[in-house]
Amino acid sequence: MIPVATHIKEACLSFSQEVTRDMFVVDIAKDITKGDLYTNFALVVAGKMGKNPVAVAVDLGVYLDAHLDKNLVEKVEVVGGYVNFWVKVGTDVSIPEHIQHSSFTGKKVAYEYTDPNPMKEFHIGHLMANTIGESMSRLGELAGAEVKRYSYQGDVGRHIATTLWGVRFLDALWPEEEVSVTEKVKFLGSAYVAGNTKLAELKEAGEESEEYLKAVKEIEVMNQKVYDRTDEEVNVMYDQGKEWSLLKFEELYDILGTKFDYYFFESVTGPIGIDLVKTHMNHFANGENGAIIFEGDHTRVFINGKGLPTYEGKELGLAKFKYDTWPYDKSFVITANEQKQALDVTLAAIKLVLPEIGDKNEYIFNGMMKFANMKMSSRTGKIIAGDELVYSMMEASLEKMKDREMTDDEKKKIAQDVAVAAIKFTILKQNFRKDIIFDQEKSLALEGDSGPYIQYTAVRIQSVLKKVKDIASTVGSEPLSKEAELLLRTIYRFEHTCFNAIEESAPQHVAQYLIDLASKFNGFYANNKIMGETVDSRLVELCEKTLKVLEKGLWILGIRTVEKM
RNA sequence: GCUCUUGUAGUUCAAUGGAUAGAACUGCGGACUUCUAAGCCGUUAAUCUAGGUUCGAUUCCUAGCGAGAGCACCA
Repeated sequence: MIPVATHIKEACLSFSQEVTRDMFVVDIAKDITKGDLYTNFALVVAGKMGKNPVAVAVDLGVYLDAHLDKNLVEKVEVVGGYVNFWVKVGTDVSIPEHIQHSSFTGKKVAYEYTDPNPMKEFHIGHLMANTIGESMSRLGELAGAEVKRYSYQGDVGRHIATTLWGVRFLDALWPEEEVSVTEKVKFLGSAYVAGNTKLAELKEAGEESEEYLKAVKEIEVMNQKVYDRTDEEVNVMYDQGKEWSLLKFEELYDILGTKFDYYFFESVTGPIGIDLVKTHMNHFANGENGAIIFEGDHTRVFINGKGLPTYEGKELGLAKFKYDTWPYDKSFVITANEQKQALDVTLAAIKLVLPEIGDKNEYIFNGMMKFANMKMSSRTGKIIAGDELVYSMMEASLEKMKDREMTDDEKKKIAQDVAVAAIKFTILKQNFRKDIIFDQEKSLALEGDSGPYIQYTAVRIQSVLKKVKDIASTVGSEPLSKEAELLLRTIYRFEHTCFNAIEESAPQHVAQYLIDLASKFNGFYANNKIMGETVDSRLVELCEKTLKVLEKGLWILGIRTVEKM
């Protein structure tokens, strides 16, 4: 429908020169019963020239009716100040493979997302970032960009030191090789919690107490050892722990459907960051205790008093390392908005130190995942792990499938994809820049506006298409039913919807569209008998096209379709 | 305290400088029993408050109130 919209836009511009291209829109009509496209051109012209909008709209309507290509636009209708258009549609509608967008088509675009830290739990915050980042990447691919995916992971720093230090407070012993990866990672998570708990206890007893100061010192020493690799025992624990964590992440990416092209580590970006800061001291200043700081909107430390790089310093190093690894036209980093203030300052520093790179970088901040009645903290262990959430959704899905005739393996595979769909869709159907309230009972529905609802619709269509194969087909001549017509017109909106999603970096447009499309199909399905003695080939085509759009739309969201459920 | 983000039905979410603010869940009612009922149909219900800009504001601006996040050597 984009070519049609462009055609209309040109025609509007030739009607009046008072208005420029970016002052009005030709977009999808919100109410499908009023048309496929609409323009507010008359309202804008009227406002500009002090004329009556309705009169202008009537004139515009007459003009467009005479000038628009009848092979594209079937009907022009004036309602109030709006002009609505009915596009010529047929069941032979083509679903475009790619959507042209000047910022993406043919460009090299990098997406960094997920960023879990080794030796810490992969929690639902990471799940959220992964979901958003994967979908953004796919929008880039849809727009014809060459896309690379990255995950950046904190394999050095205080959380690692606290974990390794915390091991001594656990009753459990360092895991043996034959233990499952999940168990090993669980062990590391509890060591982190134990370390933090112990430290908090000691602090409670007195911030100046000998015990507390000793503990702080021990963690510092551990941190230093991790950096300089001088302690063989620490090296072994560190290397094993890191490996286990990364294996566990890989298991999850498999379930979630993400495949990263590059992994970056803070142990690598840190030294680069230090080097960049030291060679660009004109942009930095000396702070208290020997720290090196950057004065942006507010002050941030890039190198701390002990000469170690902070988050900001490492991020600066990452900017260079990432670009050197794969020179891109545009780089997006998807991260939580609790980091906004720190990263805004960091980006300002990157633009000064690495101007040719900084201008290509953009941070996208997502809201927090919150619970109705629970505060999350990985320090205290009060979190929901990503895999646990998937498993609990799987159980709910399996319950629904208990009477289906399938093997247990089949059911399990499907339940997993359905669980991921439920979680991802909940995240992607809304504006991710805002916080998301995660109520496991309510928002992770398998019914209603949900991922599974859309998967289910696709399953129904596949089932129909399978049966229809054995039935003789005819070409109906009577007009399509009301429901079929609505479904067809909704299919036509897919391309334009995707364009809007790409333009605004907003996958929720696609998600909301899919709900609408699935709902239109289910309305059609409930009120029309598709097959009898014979089958109308137009309806078969309609089913095929609907399925294709559902599959493509779910793909954009990073959700798999299933054959049965 | 300062900075940033945010405020739409009972709940969880959409949308928009302009056409009757759109879903889902919950509640209540219903149909079919035909191709997967994780479905379909009906029904009640909302733009935090006060100003401003505008022909027109729920959307933009200001203030207030509520919620969340951040406030240099964690990330």
